[in-house]
Amino acid sequence: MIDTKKLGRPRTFDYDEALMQAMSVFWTKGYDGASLRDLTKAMGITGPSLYAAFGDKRELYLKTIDLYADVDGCAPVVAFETEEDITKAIKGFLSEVVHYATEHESGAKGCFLASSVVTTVGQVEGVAERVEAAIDDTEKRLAARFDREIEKGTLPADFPSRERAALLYDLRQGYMFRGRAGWSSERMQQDLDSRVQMLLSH
Amino acid sequence: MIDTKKLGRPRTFDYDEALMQAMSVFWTKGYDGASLRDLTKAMGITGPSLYAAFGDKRELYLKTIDLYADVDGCAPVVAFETEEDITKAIKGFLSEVVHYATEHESGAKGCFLASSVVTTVGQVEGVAERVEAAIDDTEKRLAARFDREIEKGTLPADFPSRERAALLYDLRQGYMFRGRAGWSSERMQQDLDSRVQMLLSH
DNA sequence: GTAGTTATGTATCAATCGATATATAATCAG
DNA sequence: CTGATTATATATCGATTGATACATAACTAC
Repeated sequence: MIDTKKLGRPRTFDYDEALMQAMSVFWTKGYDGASLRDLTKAMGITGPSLYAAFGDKRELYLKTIDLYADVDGCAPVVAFETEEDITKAIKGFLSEVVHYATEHESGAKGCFLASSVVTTVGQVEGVAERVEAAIDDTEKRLAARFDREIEKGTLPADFPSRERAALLYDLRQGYMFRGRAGWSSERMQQDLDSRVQMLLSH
Repeated sequence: MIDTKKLGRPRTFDYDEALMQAMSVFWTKGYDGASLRDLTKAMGITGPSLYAAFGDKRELYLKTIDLYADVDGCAPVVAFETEEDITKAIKGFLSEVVHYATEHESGAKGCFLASSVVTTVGQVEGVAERVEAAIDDTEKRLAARFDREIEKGTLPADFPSRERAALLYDLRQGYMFRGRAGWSSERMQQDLDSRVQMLLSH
């Protein structure tokens, strides 16, 4: 049913790689601050190629947001989900957050959503839904990880999973903001252990 | 010594009021998204008047950041500092934060620093220092309020004031982010009491 | 009054913005 | 091969960007 062979002249660039570069530009410079020149230069393609492959600037922007939600943004969440020991899982989540906030491979700092995308809510159509969906999705996954611990019996049956998931998310936002503001990884790590303890206390 | 009388033709607009309007525009549209047309229209002045009174766009931007730090941004902090009962003080702080995050008079949502200014760190010279200073200043004031409670004997001598101040600030960032993303005031208030309790537990 | 100083309004600058028209190159189906 | 289809590169569009030159208006000092 699915025909993978495409008609016409094939692309000379990698779609996903170009999209990742575009995300870096938006992340660093913001939506309005990122010019088409900046984007095409970083992506290594020309203007018409960009428009043919990704649509206009706004559509490209939305695609980079989806890319972040699917790949980049959930790295700490994955660390949280995969570690079996809940204490280590929380510490792993926060450590990953601090790491991301201070030294992302793209050179950008903080969280793409919290540091750049959030500015364009109400300005660029399609952004608000994506940001809200990203929050809901992440918090549900975090809460589910706590619930799993309740099932295992490691946490009491009345442990407030949703509340703690929301708290974990807020801590994440705080770290991301500090990272964007220039705080060092070391400075952010000093309260880490007591925060882990707080998140588990009941 | 100080001569309040000014030479030349007097201004026909209010400096501080115009600056406040400029802040609203930057808050809503971001630094790059705010055009000189947007700014002059909202401020009710012409281009040359803007440049004569505030300097170029970047200088005007920095002045709005300072205005926010001095006036707007610290409203919840003031609520926290002035309420004598520490439990009510914390709840007051968070309530004020939620209120600010959802319905600021300017029409903008979230925190000016967290929702707009943070995007321009590393892009607009002078922003990074201001954001970092805003964090430090706020956290110190929050910690001092906790310390005062220790002196009164309401909180134990080994109460981690600095840690809790940082936590309070991170919660603030989380609410501001949610506000910008479109969360309602009601939705944010549901965990408020348990968070107050958490901030005081030891 | 005149001289000096500052703000205002109009008109406009070069540069950059996002976006596209056009022609050419590279692939597949037949 | 031909025809259809899609990507590429060059060149450029009108609109908007941030910023200013200029002449005029409104004030103080004398």
